[in-house]
Amino acid sequence: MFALDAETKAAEGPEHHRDELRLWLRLLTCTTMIEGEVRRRLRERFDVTLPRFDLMAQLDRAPQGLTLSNISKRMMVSNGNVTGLVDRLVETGHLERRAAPRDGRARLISLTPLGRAEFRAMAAEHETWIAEMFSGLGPGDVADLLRLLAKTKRSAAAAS
Amino acid sequence: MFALDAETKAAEGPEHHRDELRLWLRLLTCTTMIEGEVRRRLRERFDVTLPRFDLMAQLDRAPQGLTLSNISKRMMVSNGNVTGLVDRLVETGHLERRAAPRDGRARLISLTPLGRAEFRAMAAEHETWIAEMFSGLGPGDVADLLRLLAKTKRSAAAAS
DNA sequence: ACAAGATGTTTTAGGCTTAAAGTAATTCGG
DNA sequence: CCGAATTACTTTAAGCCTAAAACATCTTGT
Repeated sequence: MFALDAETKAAEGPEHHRDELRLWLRLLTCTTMIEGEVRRRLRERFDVTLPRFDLMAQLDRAPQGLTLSNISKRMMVSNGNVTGLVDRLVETGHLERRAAPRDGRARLISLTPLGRAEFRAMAAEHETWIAEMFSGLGPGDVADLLRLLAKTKRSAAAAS
Repeated sequence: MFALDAETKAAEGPEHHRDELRLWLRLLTCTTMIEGEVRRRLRERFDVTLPRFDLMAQLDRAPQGLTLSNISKRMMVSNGNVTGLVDRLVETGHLERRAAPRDGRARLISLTPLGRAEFRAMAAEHETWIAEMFSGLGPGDVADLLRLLAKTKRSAAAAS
């Protein structure tokens, strides 16, 4: 084992991390492919963008509403980005802004009844799309990936 | 096995695919975290954006140059997007456009010596960042993920 | 040769995204 | 109580991104 590692390192030179780089590119390819297909179907079936869908998904899980900061943390995007998304979804009647109870700076964003109804319909179909795209994996594969990606997430978080 | 599956389905209701959805969200989280950190470091260390880095990476592997269509296929982004990226990198002296040998429609894009030198310096550091972010995984984990993500890629491609 | 279709690139309009700067409200130390 | 720091949100400037349409060139069938 030791000899093999030494040999491998010698053959590839020092400081090479090819496998991790390949892994990163493969991870990125998978995500880009699936995300692109989801984006395409959301537009085609519901004439909605993926960021709007993602925002509504966050709000659907929080019936009492969320502040903008909270949303931007959960979505891992900038504050200004969320401001614009909310603007457009308020404009279309899917979201509403109201004052936060005891903080004059904050505003609570929540789904309107229209927004909730439309989101639920989209989410049901979305879930079948995802299942379809992962249908080539067995239950064991899914479990393995869930575990390995949890580990990856911790590893990446430690480096940030 | 059969009884357990039937029970599980009955408990969750028909047509539910929770694990696949969780897997997709976890995949997306990992990618977003790593991508965000790479983006931040590229800006901080080299004052370059991730799309520009990705474009230069494609061209570094193809010394003879690539057409725009070819680039957009490899990067999985739209044609118009690549036009704009190339415009900006030609402007800064990193890329050059020249006529394709036997096709008057196509143009070959390639790195200038400046572009190549700058890319190589960035790429070396980039590779260590990636290795760092995946350092919480063992060699076996990396191999498992490479295999499972290859399977995921095939599965997603089949659904598109 | 020529029309029809395919392919390669650019343009356009609109939306997404970020970093950084700006505005407003709260909290906290003294 | 009050000024300083913090927190919440918005605005701005620049760039990224897509779909669709427009243009240009090549290929193919006849």
